[in-house]
Amino acid sequence: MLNLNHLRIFYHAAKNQNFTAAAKELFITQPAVSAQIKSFENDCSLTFFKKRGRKVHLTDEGYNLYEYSKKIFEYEHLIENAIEEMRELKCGLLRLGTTKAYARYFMPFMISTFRDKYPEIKIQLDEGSSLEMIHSLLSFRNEVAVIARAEDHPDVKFIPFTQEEIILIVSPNHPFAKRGSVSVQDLAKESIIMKELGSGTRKRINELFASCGLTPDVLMETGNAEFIKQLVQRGEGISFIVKEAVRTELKEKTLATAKIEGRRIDLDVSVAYLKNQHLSPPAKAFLTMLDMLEPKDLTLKGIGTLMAQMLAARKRKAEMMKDIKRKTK
Amino acid sequence: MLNLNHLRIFYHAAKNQNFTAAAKELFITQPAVSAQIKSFENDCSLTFFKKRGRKVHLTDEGYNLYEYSKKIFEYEHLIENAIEEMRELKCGLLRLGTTKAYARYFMPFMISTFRDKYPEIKIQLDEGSSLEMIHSLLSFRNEVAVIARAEDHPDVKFIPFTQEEIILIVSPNHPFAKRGSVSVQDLAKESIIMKELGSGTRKRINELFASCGLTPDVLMETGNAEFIKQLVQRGEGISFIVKEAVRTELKEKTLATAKIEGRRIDLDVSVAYLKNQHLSPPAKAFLTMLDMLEPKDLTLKGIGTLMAQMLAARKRKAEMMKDIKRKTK
DNA sequence: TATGATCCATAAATAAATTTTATGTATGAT
DNA sequence: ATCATACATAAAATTTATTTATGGATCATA
Repeated sequence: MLNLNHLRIFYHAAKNQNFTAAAKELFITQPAVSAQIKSFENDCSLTFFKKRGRKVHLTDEGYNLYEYSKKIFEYEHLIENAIEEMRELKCGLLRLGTTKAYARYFMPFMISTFRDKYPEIKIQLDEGSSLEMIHSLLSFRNEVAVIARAEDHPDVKFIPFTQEEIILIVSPNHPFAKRGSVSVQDLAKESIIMKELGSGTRKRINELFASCGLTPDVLMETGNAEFIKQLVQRGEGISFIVKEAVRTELKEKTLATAKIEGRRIDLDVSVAYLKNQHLSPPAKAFLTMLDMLEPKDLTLKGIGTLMAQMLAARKRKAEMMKDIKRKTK
Repeated sequence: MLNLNHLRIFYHAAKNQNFTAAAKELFITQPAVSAQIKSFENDCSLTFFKKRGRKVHLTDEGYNLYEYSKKIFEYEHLIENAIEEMRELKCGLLRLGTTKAYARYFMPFMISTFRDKYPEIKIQLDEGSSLEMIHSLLSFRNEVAVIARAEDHPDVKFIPFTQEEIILIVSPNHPFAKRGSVSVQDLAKESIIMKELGSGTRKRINELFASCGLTPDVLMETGNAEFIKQLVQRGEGISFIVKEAVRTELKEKTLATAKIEGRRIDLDVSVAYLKNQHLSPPAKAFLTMLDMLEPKDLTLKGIGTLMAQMLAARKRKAEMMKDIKRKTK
């Protein structure tokens, strides 16, 4: 049974070919190094260092052993990283950005699933428009964001998570409420209450009008979905919103909808994070839970664990989506 | 900087999922294990074991760490072996067998070259006929033998080292001494002093006669080369012997020789050792010096060292042979 | 449901190891 | 010759690891 403490001191001494330097690296004094090396050589019945002049140099045996010891301390470093990762996973912080509008109804489920597995990780939830959230990633305020894929950015990786339908909402008294469907031309004649700049919904709606060579008549714009709903209810204008966000209002008939001439507008809900940027273990864990992490980003996990996690994550994701649908209906 | 002592105790505890068993393996008491694990967990701010009933089991973190720690202690084992090897190389024993007859004149050189490189290794030199030396390998009395390849054995590996010429020797007064060459038929009419059974020389001479359908007229047999020389000198009979062994006698004309009708009889000098048997580091070193070790037998040497050694050995061998020729002439 | 065995935890005492302090010696540069 | 550098040594101090002794929980079993 090797004395790995001795080996560590030997390793530093061999690396530097200098006991004093080794002592500095190890935060001990030079006589401590001398003593430990001596004791180690004694235990092995071998000589690893020879003094020539006022310098020490490795013997053949010492060199041979040094080659071996290098690897063990490289490996030790891996273990230290693994421990650090586990610690962060136990008591780290997940800085998560979302859009209030539509993420709200499945965000709680995602978070509670995550907290279930990593009860010690604190979660910091940040809200804003899709564009704001992309900026929050770039400025390192958040590490991961669940947002609409509104605008691409070369440094941000978007991974599609699910799709949300955007529907037209009008006041129940509005003529459109009686019609099965309306044309884009019809819509262009109406006053529109638009989501704020940077919103994914707004982007899709602008594209809708543009595809017909039209521009929407924007009455006002806001980021507050509640405000939009209220204005539409009062007949101040029409708007477009994620279907899930107005499920109750439609059921209770406080808002009405109409199809847009056979078109279906979908919003891609994506998980976004910075490309080529180190992800904290909590962020990795979150993405792994969603099965959205590239394998190359998982280097420090044990391979066995990783495979199991990937398979489990795939299952979890499917179940999660089912659960969300069930719980929100 | 990880406490590898803690890690070792953790490793044994994890392997056994039992602190008491770990303590036994480590030759310490159970409270020592408990205390060290506790201190380790504290240092890492993680929990590696949980108690369930009266048993302990690994947490996820503990399992993860265990997977890592396995490798480090596997590797430690390699280092221990390397140290053991180096130690044996420093103070081991080389048990070497030889044939007195012809090996004598280059054996001293081989040994002094070896002692030069491994001054601490004791050398035990054993002498006997080729066959006796093969038996000495099989009975583990010797590890390596420098002998004539007289008889093969399935468990013994022979590696040709050099060749020695066997010549006819006769008394200077013998009629053959005046003739340039003699036929095998001529030889068959003479009384022959034969080397003992198991000798490589004897084997080649028997083959020589057999190839002509003849049998030698053996006056007597002995393993003692000096005795053979004296008997031949006195004209009691003729004999065959390795040329190098009678160099002086031929020069001083106390013995004469004659060619055997255009034939040249060579004896293969080989280095022999047991196949599929672990070789001690001194034996390996000896064979490496002669560049005669199969690469697969060198597993524990560092690769860099090995390559250098192989190249150096090749050079050394060539020089050694040159040197031997020079010194014995 | 007592009983004993097994297994881990804790605490105080002890032992072992590592490290420091203080100092010495040799070497090489100026 | 002198000084700075670098390792060695010895004794003392400190830190770390281990043991001894004991307690508590669990589980099988009689």
